[in-house]
Amino acid sequence: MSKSTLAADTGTAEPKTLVESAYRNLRRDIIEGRLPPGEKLRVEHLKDHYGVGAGTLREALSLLIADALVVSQGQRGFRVAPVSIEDLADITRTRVMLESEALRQSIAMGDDAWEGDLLAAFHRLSKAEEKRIGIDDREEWEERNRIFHEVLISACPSRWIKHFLSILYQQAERYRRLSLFLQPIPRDVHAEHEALLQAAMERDADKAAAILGEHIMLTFRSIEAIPREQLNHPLAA
Amino acid sequence: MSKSTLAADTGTAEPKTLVESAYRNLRRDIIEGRLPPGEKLRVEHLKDHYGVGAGTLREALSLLIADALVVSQGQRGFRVAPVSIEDLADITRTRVMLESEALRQSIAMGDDAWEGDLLAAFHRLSKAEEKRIGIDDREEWEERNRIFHEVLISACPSRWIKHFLSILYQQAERYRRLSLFLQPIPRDVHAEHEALLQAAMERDADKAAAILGEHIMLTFRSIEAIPREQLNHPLAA
DNA sequence: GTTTTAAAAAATCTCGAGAAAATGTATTGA
DNA sequence: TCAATACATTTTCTCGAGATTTTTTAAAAC
Repeated sequence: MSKSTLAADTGTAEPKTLVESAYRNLRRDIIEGRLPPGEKLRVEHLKDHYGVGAGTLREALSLLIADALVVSQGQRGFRVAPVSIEDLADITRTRVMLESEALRQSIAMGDDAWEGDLLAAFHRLSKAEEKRIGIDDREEWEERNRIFHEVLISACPSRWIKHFLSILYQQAERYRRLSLFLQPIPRDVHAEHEALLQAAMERDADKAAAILGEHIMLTFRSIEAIPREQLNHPLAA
Repeated sequence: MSKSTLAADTGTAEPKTLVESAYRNLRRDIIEGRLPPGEKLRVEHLKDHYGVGAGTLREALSLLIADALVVSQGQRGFRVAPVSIEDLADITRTRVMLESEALRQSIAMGDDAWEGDLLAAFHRLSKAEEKRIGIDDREEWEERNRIFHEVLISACPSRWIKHFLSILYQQAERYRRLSLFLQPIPRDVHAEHEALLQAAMERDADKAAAILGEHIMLTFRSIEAIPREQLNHPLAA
């Protein structure tokens, strides 16, 4: 299981520096909605909360611009990136295009080790689904879901496609979290994942890509159906 | 002509802050090869050259990570992103996929104003091609070439596709510059651009996408043909 | 001659304080 | 009452100096 998509990815390595630590904490708080969309990010206030200096926090915020989770404008400081249904639709469509292509290439290139990784990731995800009741297990499920999707396309040789997809996945996860405060998941995600696994193992690229595309689109529709007010409706350009 | 692809894009606006100014100068020096691939970027040394403080320069370098022009590793500072033929091949393939799709959507959605912008951009590019002899005009041509490609896909409604393409274009430009120190352009770029314009104006999406794909691939092959030593061969993972 | 160990040098990373800019508030005038 | 101006507060932006970590250099041991 490869650890990173593109050079200097601060993906899963241990935080060796305070900048990286602040970067991760900020990213988590934005994705999980504790820092709502559009919120002003005052350095003087945040540096105390995250226990770092002003310069260090500014650097962490600069890093988050790469993930499009933070925006900055001239001399007016930083803000949490705004959200909108239009943006989510764009993210979804772009993700369907890239992830379908990546899956096709992955199915074409994947070897036995890939099949093994895929089975293992699916198994771990299933186990997390079985005993998922409380909110405590949600983090675990989110992580394993992410890894399952990552392993699916891991045999795709294009680092750039995987890099872009990791950004889009992160964005989509933020929308999912923002809506999931009250909304339970109605659809049978497990069945979709299982069908996806089966198609991938059978090396049926067309079938797998179709299922994956539908899988991503369904996630979009379940969020789209939620009234806009529930999305912590910030501004939306 | 829209000015930016995604929020907080430091694209063409005036540099209002020292961080932004340093960011631009650094980006230019990396793309144009003055800071060669793999080069160590020592903050203490660079802060004098760019006339800013250490913290400011660090922030500018953090911004450049978003463009994948700079990489950082833990406690070992910053480096100019390495180059390799494999990476360029990846960039090219990904760009062909995204830019073809963007062009199709742009042709489908573009209105009269878009056609006008396209004609204007082509005209400015042609004028720059006519009297392109010295190296001084190269900058002008590069800029107008970038704008032509940008206008081509400007009617594509997906901000994310355009955002990713702007990153990939920047990457491709760096490779082009690195190889163009000695290599002149043998192929008839003007004719390709003209065919592209015509197909776009005729709203022939298939034809336009095919020409564009071939156009991008040809650029890759002309660089690929260059011996690796000429690419300032740094390390290449 | 090679490897290991240890000190010295360099570079990164971090912080707090000062200058520039933007935002908010109150006062003045019509 | 409303608009415009001037002042005060807040916040961003910037810099230089100090603490860790990495890298280099040199000596010592095998």
